[in-house]
Amino acid sequence: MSRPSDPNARSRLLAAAERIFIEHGLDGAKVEDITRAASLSKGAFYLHFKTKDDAFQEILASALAELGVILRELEEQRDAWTDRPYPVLIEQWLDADLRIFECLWKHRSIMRLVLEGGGSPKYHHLIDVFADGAQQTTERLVQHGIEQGYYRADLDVKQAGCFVAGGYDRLARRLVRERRKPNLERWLLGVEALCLRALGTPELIEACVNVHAQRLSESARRRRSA
Amino acid sequence: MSRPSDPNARSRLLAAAERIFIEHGLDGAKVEDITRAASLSKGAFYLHFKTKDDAFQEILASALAELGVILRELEEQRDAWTDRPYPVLIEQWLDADLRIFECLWKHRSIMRLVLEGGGSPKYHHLIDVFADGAQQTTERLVQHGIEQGYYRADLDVKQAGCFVAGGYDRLARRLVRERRKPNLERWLLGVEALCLRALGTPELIEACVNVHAQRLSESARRRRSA
Amino acid sequence: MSRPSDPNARSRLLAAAERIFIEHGLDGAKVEDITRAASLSKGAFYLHFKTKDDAFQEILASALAELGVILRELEEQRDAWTDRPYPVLIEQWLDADLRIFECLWKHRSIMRLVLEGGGSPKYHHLIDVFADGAQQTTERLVQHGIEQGYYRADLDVKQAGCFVAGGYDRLARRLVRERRKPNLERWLLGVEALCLRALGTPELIEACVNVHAQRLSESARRRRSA
Amino acid sequence: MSRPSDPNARSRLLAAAERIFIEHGLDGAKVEDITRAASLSKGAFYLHFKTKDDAFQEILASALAELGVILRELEEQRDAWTDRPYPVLIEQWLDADLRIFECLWKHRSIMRLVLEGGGSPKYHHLIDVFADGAQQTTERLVQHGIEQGYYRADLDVKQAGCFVAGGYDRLARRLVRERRKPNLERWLLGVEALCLRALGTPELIEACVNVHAQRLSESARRRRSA
DNA sequence: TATGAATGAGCGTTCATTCAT
DNA sequence: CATGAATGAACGCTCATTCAT
Repeated sequence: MSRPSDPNARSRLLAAAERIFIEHGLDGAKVEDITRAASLSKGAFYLHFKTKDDAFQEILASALAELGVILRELEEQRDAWTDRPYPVLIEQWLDADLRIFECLWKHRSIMRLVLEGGGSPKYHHLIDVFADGAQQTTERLVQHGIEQGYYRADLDVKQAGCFVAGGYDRLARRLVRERRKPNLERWLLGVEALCLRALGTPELIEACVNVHAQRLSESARRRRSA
Repeated sequence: MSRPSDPNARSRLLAAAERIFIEHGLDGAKVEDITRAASLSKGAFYLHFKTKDDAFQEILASALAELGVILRELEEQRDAWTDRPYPVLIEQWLDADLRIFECLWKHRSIMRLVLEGGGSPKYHHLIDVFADGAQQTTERLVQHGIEQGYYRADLDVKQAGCFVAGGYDRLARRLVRERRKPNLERWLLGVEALCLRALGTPELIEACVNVHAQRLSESARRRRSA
Repeated sequence: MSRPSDPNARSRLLAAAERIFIEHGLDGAKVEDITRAASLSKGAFYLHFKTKDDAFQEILASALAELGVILRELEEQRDAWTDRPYPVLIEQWLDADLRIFECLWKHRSIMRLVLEGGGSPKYHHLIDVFADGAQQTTERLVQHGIEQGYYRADLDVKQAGCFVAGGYDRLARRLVRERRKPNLERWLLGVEALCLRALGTPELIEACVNVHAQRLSESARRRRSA
Repeated sequence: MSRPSDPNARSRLLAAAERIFIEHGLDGAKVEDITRAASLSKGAFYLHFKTKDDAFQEILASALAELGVILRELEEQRDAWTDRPYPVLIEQWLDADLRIFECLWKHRSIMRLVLEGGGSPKYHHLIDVFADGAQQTTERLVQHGIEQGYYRADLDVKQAGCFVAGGYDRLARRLVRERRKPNLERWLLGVEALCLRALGTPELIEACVNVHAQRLSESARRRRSA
């Protein structure tokens, strides 16, 4: 039986593919599972994608593209950060993290798939690319913080970078498995606090404590009124 | 006497299997690839393992068993830790971490496979089991530290636990990908220092700085003389 | 519309499967042989049957189902047989046998496979089930005949049942191997005559002789005019 | 470990093979099963038999050879039967049947295997050979009986032969499945009686009744004293 | 003779991809 | 665009047979 031409066929297939990929991994997902989930025929799949792998890459790309845009924007903003007072810095840092983690939450399913290797070894290198990128960015930030005097001067940049990146990495891996959206702001405030304590000068730590206390109470007020 | 079994056949197969599994994942690895890499026939594989999965589990088990032993031993020692002076505590903590990470290094290839999900979705749960275990252990330690007064009293146990576990998790994921063995002691001293700064009371932090300085110089001396 | 399924694909496969099963037995038959004989690809086989065994069972079931229907109908009719005059009884008996043996002829190839154990030991029990059923039915008929007075009173029911069932069993095994359809009526008249002589009272034997003579001449006339 | 040279190795293998063949059929029997059952190595099997099939044929041959000898002897005796009085004929007939069925009992396991097709389709033809042989022998006997006047003159030789052979065939198939040796004499007396009634002249039937009665009572006496 | 590790052809089954409609 | 029957390469696993000792 032929179905009425559906202009959403392609997106229906993508949505279904994502679901099935997440459930069974790239290799474990059968094209027929995907098309059945999209209420389309197997043939339709090949009208829209060259191969199964092709569909996977497309799904992946859409998530990575959005994340890439955010990261690039943040990178540009950073150049303008110099000499801001601590509280502003801390706020901006937090906002940046929030944007990234919101994006992760939005694409949590594929991100999880990639993070947990479900995309078959073919896509393992992606984790490296991301992890390395995160680590380098972090190291640059740490370096910058030391130069600006708000991070301790005795830090080993590489180690500190790894440690901080690790904290966020862990958070990302946790987020990606949550069923309901957690209070991202609270999560990030927590990590930030610990990072700052680990790396920061006493002045920064003090500033941090104040900003966080304020932010937390605001956040609580927002939640109450909502 | 029968044709003497190649006494290395089994271990050659295990080594080859590990290599191929890592390269292609559990599902992607073809039995024939494994046997070819071990210079044996397909049939020989089934002389030693019931199924492909069986071989994978065996490889996994040998790593997990060793790790399990270490973790259990450490757990038992911990009961005797109460009331030790800070420097001793810090040393013991470091030694424990060293044992664990030495074990991870020894089994890095298979650990990497598991950590990166290459064992097909069937083995995803193992990561959870380990991650949850690590997190809980960490939380217990944090709780204990707070009670004993060497961790700050205002810590959120869950968040701190997650953060610390994340730092080590990241370290493990990095270790597992290194080609040459890094200076584990230095790595761990670094993470420990950052963790203690993030969580510890000023007294603990001070003790930590001293112990670490001493340890690092000893380590450096050992390396020079070697 | 999809590529229209070859409407004969399934039946072509069934026919080919039957042929190959008969030639090589269930275990010896290769799926590829079957599909080649049906001018289809190996994959096509699995579009229609879950497994090779499944196909075998389907072939078997279609034959057994038809036979089962006939046997059940006959069983029901038998209740109405009491007190009929001998000639009628003999005619009805013959008609029943004819229906059964026509069915056997129709499904001779698969019946032969089962009778000769070609369905691998897994299906041996089927022969028992049928043989036991036939034997019991026969014994019940013998018992009934003794009670009604048309079988000799000195018969050992079990032995006589076994003997008669054996006669028919042999006939069935022979039929199943014939290349051209034999004159079933003549065959069955023959067995019936011998059975009745072996078991019957003089009166029954006499009635039998008359009925058979008449039946044979009718049958001959039909054949001449055809 | 090498075993002490065992002069019975070959026969132990044959015995084990027979057991395993019977249990699983020719195709289903694994060489390793056989050698394990014989407490020998797989290699040993191939010292004594060229192939698995070879072993099967040997087992089969030993049974068929013995049966063949008996059948040939009986055939020779038959030439001397002419003109014997009925009671002697009947006795001799019975004795011949007894020898054959004793032999069947002795080799019941392989006979069963062959009869039920467990020897894979490759050996189906053997059943034909036997069945045809039995049928022909029977037909010759029927013909002879008609000529000598102790079988009814109106018999269709072919049909009667088939019927009688069928009766014995059924008996053989039953025997071959018994777990404990039945009273063969009684079984055969039963079939003989029915056959004679089906085929014989009134005089023969009468003679038969007497002989059988006597034989049964003798048999009973023997059993009591044993 | 005896052993049992090693071999490798072979088969059932799966599933990505193609194609006739 | 859409369909789903058809294709066939691929792979896991089995087991008869060989062979080095």
